[in-house]
Amino acid sequence: MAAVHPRHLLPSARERIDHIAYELFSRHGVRSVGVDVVVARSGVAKKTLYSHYPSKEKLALAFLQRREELWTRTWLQEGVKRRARRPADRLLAIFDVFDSWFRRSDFEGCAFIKVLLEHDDPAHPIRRSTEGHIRTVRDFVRELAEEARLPDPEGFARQWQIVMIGSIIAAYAGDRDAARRAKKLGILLLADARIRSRGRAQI
Amino acid sequence: MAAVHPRHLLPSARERIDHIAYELFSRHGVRSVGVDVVVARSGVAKKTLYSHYPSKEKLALAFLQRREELWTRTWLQEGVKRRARRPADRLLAIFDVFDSWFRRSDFEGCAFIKVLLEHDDPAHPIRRSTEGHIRTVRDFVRELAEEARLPDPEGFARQWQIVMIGSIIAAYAGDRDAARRAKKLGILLLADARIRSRGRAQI
DNA sequence: GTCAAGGTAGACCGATCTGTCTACCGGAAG
DNA sequence: CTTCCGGTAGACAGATCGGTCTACCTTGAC
Repeated sequence: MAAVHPRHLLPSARERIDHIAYELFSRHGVRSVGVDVVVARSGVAKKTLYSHYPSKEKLALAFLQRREELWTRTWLQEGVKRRARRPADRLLAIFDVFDSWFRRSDFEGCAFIKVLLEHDDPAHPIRRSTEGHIRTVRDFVRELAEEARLPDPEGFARQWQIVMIGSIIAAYAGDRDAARRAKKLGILLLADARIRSRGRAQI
Repeated sequence: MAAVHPRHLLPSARERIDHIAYELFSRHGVRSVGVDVVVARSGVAKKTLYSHYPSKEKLALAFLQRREELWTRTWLQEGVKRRARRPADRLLAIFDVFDSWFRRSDFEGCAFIKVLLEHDDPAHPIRRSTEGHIRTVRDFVRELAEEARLPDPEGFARQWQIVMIGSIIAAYAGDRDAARRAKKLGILLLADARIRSRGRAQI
């Protein structure tokens, strides 16, 4: 059936590869998903995969790029901006977005962290890439902190990200309410930063 | 040479297996360490390993037990109790212990989290075991919270553990100062819990 | 009609994985 | 002296890994 349709009306082989690789790598990480599974599930010839990507490593790097586009930018950043307007409210809205994420029955955890922990060589390209994507998320937080005129936005963002990451792992380990707990931490952190900011402004 | 010594004066095969498995699984996780490597590094015959442990899975479960004994109990809990006496100070001392951990050149990250993220099936024995060991750490925090007479010790412990885990991952991703940042968060959390406690006591 | 591009199906390679098995060895206890 | 236990050395099986390759097919452009 499918083969009868004109090629341009169907998802191309590359699109199917990217889509299935995203599904599988997001859920299971990179290491435990073999190329054979990607090939079988995307209904593509093995040779086709290797004509688009020279190695599994490059496919994984492309996946991480896609994850940043779909998860970080489209889902997290846009979701946060849709939920609140003021920068400080947007910071807290991160945990509202997380809350709906953690309660999904198909909650899969954070692919960046998963892939980061899979690679213990700090020089490995995949590990370096995940660290870059984690930095991208932190940059988003730092920008919100700057817009909220908080002191030491970089330090604030690093603390905020500790809470974000901790809550994701806690949720993965079974704590459905991890986002609520994290939000409370965020409120404390935000209040403290504002006190410091006001204190400094008075000097 | 070694074979010439009486058997009882040398580390037994089992001890060598346990020791090397601990080294390798702690650093690299379970999945990416093959039994052949454990066999080779411990200088033991493959058959000997399988006479002590019926499968790699059982070896991994024994490793997690050992990790709880060496890391959680001996290193973390005793380290904390050595550094401070009052329960609230001991809570904060967790991050002092973490700080020296994160700054070690051979910092290996948290094996429990690593192994947890390696297994996405929630029913898998290894995953269930890691969740148990994570709960053990949280119980330790909860007991300190109870001793400090903080309200809602379980909720407090879960928030505290979010910070602990987040800082470990942040350190693993390259933030050497993650423990200092986490300790600041802990100070805020502790102060807030005390305010709530005092507020409730006045009612 | 021809031809190149891109795709399919699947055999195959060498390496590595967990786990089993045979054959042998050395020391301690009877 | 013999016997048994715990161990060594390493071949082997069957599965799976990433990656290559041949042979064939379909579509669109010319």
